[in-house]
This record gives sequence, C-alpha cells and structure tokens, in this order.
Amino acid sequence: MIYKIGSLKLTPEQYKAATNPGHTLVVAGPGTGKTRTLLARALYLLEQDIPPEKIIILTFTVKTAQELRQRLQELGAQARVDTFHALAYDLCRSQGLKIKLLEEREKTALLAQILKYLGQNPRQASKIAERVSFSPPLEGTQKIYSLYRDTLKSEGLWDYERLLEEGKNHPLTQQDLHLLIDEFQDLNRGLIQFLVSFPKATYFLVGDPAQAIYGFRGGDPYLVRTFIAPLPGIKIFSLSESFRLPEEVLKRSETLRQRLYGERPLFTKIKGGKVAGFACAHKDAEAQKIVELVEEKLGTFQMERARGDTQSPSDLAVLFRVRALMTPVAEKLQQRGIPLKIPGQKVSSLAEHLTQWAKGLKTIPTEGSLAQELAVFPASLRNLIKGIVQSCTDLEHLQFTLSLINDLDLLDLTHDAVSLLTIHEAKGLEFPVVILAGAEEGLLPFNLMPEVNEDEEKRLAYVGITRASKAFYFTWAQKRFVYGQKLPGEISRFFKSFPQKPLVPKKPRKRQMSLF
DNA sequence: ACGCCGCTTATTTTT
DNA sequence: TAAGCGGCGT
Repeated sequence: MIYKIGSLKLTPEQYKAATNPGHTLVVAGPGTGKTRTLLARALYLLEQDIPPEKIIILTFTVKTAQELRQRLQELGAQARVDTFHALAYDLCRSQGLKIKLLEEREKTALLAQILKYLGQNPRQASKIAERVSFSPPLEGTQKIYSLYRDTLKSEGLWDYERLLEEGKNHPLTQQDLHLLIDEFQDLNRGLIQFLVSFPKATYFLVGDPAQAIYGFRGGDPYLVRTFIAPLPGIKIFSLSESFRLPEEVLKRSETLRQRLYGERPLFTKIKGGKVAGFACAHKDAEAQKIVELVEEKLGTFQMERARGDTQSPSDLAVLFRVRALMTPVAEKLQQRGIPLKIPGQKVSSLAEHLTQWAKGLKTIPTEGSLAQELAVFPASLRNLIKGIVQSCTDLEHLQFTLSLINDLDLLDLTHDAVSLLTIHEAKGLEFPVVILAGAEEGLLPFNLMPEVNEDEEKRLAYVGITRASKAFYFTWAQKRFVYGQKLPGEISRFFKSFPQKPLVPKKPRKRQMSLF
C-alpha cells in the first residue's frame, strides 16, 4: 500500500508519522526517509488548512535549510525554513535589538582579557571559548562564563547562545505554531530552552538518537526525552525500513545501534552489501591498503575494469575519527594521482571568502554582482548559495546568514574526487563505498583525552558504517603512535565481530607455476 | 623571504 | 610520535 501526500510517496509508517495530529517524535534511522517525512508533515499541515506562516521548519545548518526550502518549492508548498539561530536572530532584531555578532577571533580575544583579569593563563582562551559557547558552562568555567556573559551584555556583543536567550522574548513565541524540528538528537540545553519558550506550539521532531555525536557541543540525546515528557499526548513513531543500507551493512550496523525509544530493529529490502576489515602492520601499511582498496574500486587496472562494477571517485569516502590520521593517507593517495576533496583544505577557505565578500557589501547584491561573485564557485554550489542569498531579507541578515556557512557546506559533492572526511563531517552524507581508517582501540572509542563518552564513540562508529550504501571497509594498525602514546594495536571493540581479512601477505603463496 | 632548530602540544567542531 | 609554531640566522 502506497500513501501519498501531495506528490510525495510515503510508506505506511512514514505516512502515519507525518499525519499524527498532535505532538510527534519520529525516530528515523539511516536512509529511512527522515527528510521526506519532515516534508510530508509540512504538506499535511498545509492540506489541513494550517496557514503557511504558522509552520516553521528548524534545522541546524544553513545548507539543510536551503535544501529543504528548495524541495518544498519543488513540491509547490510554502513554509518558513530557518536554522534555529537564524530564527532567533530574526526574533531579536524585530525586537529592535542591534546585533553585533562576535567572530571567533574576537571571542577568543575577549576571553583572553577575562582570563588575564582573573589571573589565569590567557593562552587557554581558545580552549575555554568552546566551553562557554553553550549553557550550562562546563565545570570549572562558571566564573569565566558569567563574566563573559556580563561583558557581552554591557558591550552590546552577541554570541549564538545570547541570540537564543533573547529571541525567547518575542511575541511570536506565544502563537499556536507548528514547529518541525530536524536532527532532534543534537539539541543542547540552550536550544531546548529556546523551544520551550513556544508554549503553544505543536512539535514535530525527527532525528536519530543513535546518531547523536555532538556531545562536546552540549548535544545530548537524553535531553529530548525530558523535553517531550511534558508534551500532552505526544506520540513516538519510528521508521524502520532503510532505503540506503543493504542487508550485510544493515546487519552489522545493527550491532552498534543504540535504541532509546524502544524502536523496532531496522530492516531493508536491498540485497547484498559488503563489510570487511583489514589488519595492517602499521600506519604506512594501512595507507597502502587504503590506496589498494581505492584503486580496486576505481578500476585503476585493466583486470579490475574488466571485472566491471567500478565506482567513480566521488562514490568513495575515507573516514577518520581524528584528523591527525588523514595526512599519511592523503599523501599516498595523492602520489597515486587520485583526486581528493578535503573540506577546509582549500588554499583559501571558500566559506571565509564568502563571508568577507558579504561583509564588504554596501547593499543587497544585484543579480549581476552575485553572478560575478559566484563565478569562482563550482556550478553545483552556485544554486545553493544563490538560494541562500535570495532567502535573506536585508543586507544585515544576508551577512549574518553567510557568516554561518562553513567549508563543509561548500564541499562540492558532485566533484569527481574521493572524499576524506572526519566521521563528524560525514554525518548526513552517503557514499557507495566507505573506508574507515583507524578502526582500533584507542581511536574508536577514542580514549586519548579525558571526557570521552563511550556511548557517543559507539554512535560515531554507527554513523561511520551507516554512510555506506554498498560496501563498508575498515582498517586498523597493529602498531601506532598517536600523540606520543602507543596504542594497543587491537581492532576496535565495535568491529571485533565483523568479517576480517588476515594481515597483509603472510604465508608465501602456494607455488604458482610461472607462465614462462 | 626562506629554512632550520627546538619547543609545545596533542579530538570531534552543525551555529 | 610528529607536526606546527615561534624565533633566529642567513
């Protein structure tokens, strides 16, 4: 049975979730149609004659917001789509507040001053900066935090947290809105408090707690449970059919999936898939193995091409828990002439370029000046940026919005090159072939720093494997130093039960007769 | 401007 | 361990 809302085709479970009349939480595993269900919800509300201005879709990133706007438009629907912070910004400004958002540098400088004043080491400022960026401040930083927040108020300066706090006072929060929230698992306290300030809203939240990987930013998959608990009549749905993961990948990934809402196991109708791990003697052998895997998939050699089933470079991604592991792999791949894309590794950052351009503008750019600016961007990004620019109401808003864009947003996924990404950067993306490097104890779960949360490390492993729509490979090194520490050289506990290939060529091959 | 030495420091980073 | 940075010399 196929259900439809507007022109969107839905499975029964997607349909039931999208059309639940009241507060709704949808647990949507990888490839289960999270975005589709969110869009369907908006269409459903419009069909119920909810006025478009009562519907607000909230996302974390500008890029996702723009993509949703685009898809809504294609579906002939209308609704407001914003990031949480863009909405908060808007609510602050329409209260007549003048907003001077602190840049990262300025924030660090301010904190350095505060640290000096407190007789502490100002060199810690950039480290402290990430701890005072969300409430509650991390332990031991309360004093710095309150001094910092006071200074923001007295000096008329703003950070993201302040936007959320003061946005709450706007009368819009008292309306009977429908708030459709993406990626609920990544909500932190500040965002939840922002949402709570809409007491008459009906909430529709989609996300996947098994993919919550932003704990270090205050994100916490358990927070949402306390948020939804008091919502009257809230219903929880789960989407259980994955349209991305093939059988083998799904089966293995299920051993890593955490269930917070008693949802059913995922299933798939896609046959096949491949999962395999490779032990490597050391980091260079690992890089070599990755080169081999990549070349095999790309069909670099004639005999491989003859076998068929080759992939284009953009179908491949190599993932890492920590950036430090990326360098040797990148170098070896580059030596073999394999095109790579690595976000933030441009000679000059595209995102920074865009921000600076926006800052220099005196008026909203004309069609022509925008086209000229966009000429330096790959074609696939031009529409994205253009759409974002066109969604802005005035120059200040435009400058604010463009300052939120980062290099990952501007990663040209269509560009035919192999992606090298951290697991965090890979979240939300999908590749036929995924190779995870450093799948070993000490790196995943990462334990070389204090404050690691093993549950979250497991979710990172889960995010890694579930990026793969055909094959997931992982490698680990039996000897590795990271930050001067020797790692145990053991396969990650998360992958121990997965199929593995033995260490590179070990025993001499069975005597094979020479052809000559 | 460049290169070398030695010291320091070391995740992840949606807004 | 090793890479990045600041300081110094050329």
